[in-house]
Amino acid sequence: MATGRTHRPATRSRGIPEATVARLPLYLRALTALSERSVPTVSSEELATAAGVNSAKLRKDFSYLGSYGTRGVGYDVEYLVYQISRELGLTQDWPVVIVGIGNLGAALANYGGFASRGFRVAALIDADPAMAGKPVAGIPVQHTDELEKIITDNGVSIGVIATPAGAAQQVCDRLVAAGITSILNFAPTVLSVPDGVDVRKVDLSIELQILAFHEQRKAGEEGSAPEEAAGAVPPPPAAPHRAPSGAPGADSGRQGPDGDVPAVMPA
Amino acid sequence: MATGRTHRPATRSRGIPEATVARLPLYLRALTALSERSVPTVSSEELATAAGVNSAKLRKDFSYLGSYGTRGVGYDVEYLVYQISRELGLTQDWPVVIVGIGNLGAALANYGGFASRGFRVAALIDADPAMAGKPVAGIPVQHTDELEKIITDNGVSIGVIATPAGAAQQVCDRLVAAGITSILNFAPTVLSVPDGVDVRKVDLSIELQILAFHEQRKAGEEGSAPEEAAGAVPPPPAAPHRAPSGAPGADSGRQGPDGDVPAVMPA
DNA sequence: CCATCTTTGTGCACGCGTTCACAAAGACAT
DNA sequence: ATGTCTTTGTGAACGCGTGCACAAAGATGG
Repeated sequence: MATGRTHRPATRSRGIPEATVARLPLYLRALTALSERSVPTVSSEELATAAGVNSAKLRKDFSYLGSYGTRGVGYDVEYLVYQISRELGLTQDWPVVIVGIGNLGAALANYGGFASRGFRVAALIDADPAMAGKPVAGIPVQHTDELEKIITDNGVSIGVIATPAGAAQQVCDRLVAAGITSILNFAPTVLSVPDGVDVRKVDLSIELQILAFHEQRKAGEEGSAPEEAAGAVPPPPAAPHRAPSGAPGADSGRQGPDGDVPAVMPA
Repeated sequence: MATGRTHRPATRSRGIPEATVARLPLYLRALTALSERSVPTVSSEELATAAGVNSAKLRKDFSYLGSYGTRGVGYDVEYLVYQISRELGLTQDWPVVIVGIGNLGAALANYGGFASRGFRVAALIDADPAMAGKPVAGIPVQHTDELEKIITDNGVSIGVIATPAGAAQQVCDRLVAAGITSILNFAPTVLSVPDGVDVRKVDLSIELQILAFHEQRKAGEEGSAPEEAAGAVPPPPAAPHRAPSGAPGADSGRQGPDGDVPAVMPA
């Protein structure tokens, strides 16, 4: 969902469809819950309901990983947990840096879900000198100046951006230059990255707007007027202006730092 | 992405494909930025790059809304902003409640993106009595007991769940019973909701795992062994156990409250 | 050892989403 | 008015993802 070719266009990575990959964590979570209850096996039907998907879809998903089930019985929970974990690369340790320690950054740092699955917060980074040294979630915040060194020294390949929108692209560029190849972006901006770098976006504002759309639809269809309410008709297309302003092809690409709303309330 | 038929299965709502709806906020953001720079018109090409999508896709998306462009010129920025806003239902005010005021809930409450687009935080709700009355982002936190009353009194139809995983389904049920029809869920759980209720999920853990998958792939393909490293072979399927445990069809559905990791560090 | 029953794994069809490529539409210059 | 040039809007092809429905596999009981 980013600019520079986010995920490769339908990269059926090693034969595993992107859509399937996106569901594996879901299965894994459900399986882990079962594992903790010491349930030895599950049928595709049971697991599917637990994960909130169709059982046929689940079976097809698993078929991409191999034949790990037993007909007439189901899937061995422990074994499947292991296989999915391995497939997702969770059997190894992934150091992660969080850049932008505002409200959201702090919340992420405190997030328990990190450690639980092979992810480890290697460092917290913020541009505010006043934050430096101050511990958040037991980890001292470091200044942006250290960014490159931190990444290199710890061999970090995954970065989380929780800065304001205006700083996001700049931070992104530095992360990428320092060797980061996967980015989780919470800032409301389109990041452009070179090929080979994956960007995933989490955008609260967008999610809400999508909900609003459906909400409006629900309200509208049972209500009264099928189309636009009676009210005043919106301004028409207006007379065409000429658009000689701005640079024709110059500063295109990344727009000004004053992009949109201030990201996610970072300090 | 939830249990109970999240979005209707490919609801081409009023002819507008779901995929298009999901991109409208992206266009809107880019257009708003242009508007603030007083740019009168944009071509599909320019706007597409700004939004990080293909220009053909953008044009097709807009074609679902109507013919708002002028051939040879492009799109009138202001007009398009208005049209998309209206389509997304952002011309009206959407009161929102946030349940679970922990680190994340607080971060969301402070999020500037709410007010900017028709969304208004109507109330903050938390189960911890100690939180009651304490102001977060200038809004006093109210106790869960008030939940139903708050929703009814304010006519809230959108709820944000930022509680621990264990409490999410319970909160969800109460929200729905109180009349909420759109939910944004930050808790790492599959929510089951009745038909007619939309659920959107934001799951940090899942996003990271997806990144890890691709990261592993990158490392693996340039590295050495194309398949599994030399290391010890994982445990084989193991001998099949019988699975008479648990309730056959009883307590299925929502699993125990001790689901997974503690959501998102909510107080 | 055979019959029955459960559950997986998948071939197939269908629909949505993406992309290409081009004709139609309009602006602009002469 | 006419020609040229730009940019939209969309018809059509293609590929991915989903879901159905069933044959194959294996467990279980007699």
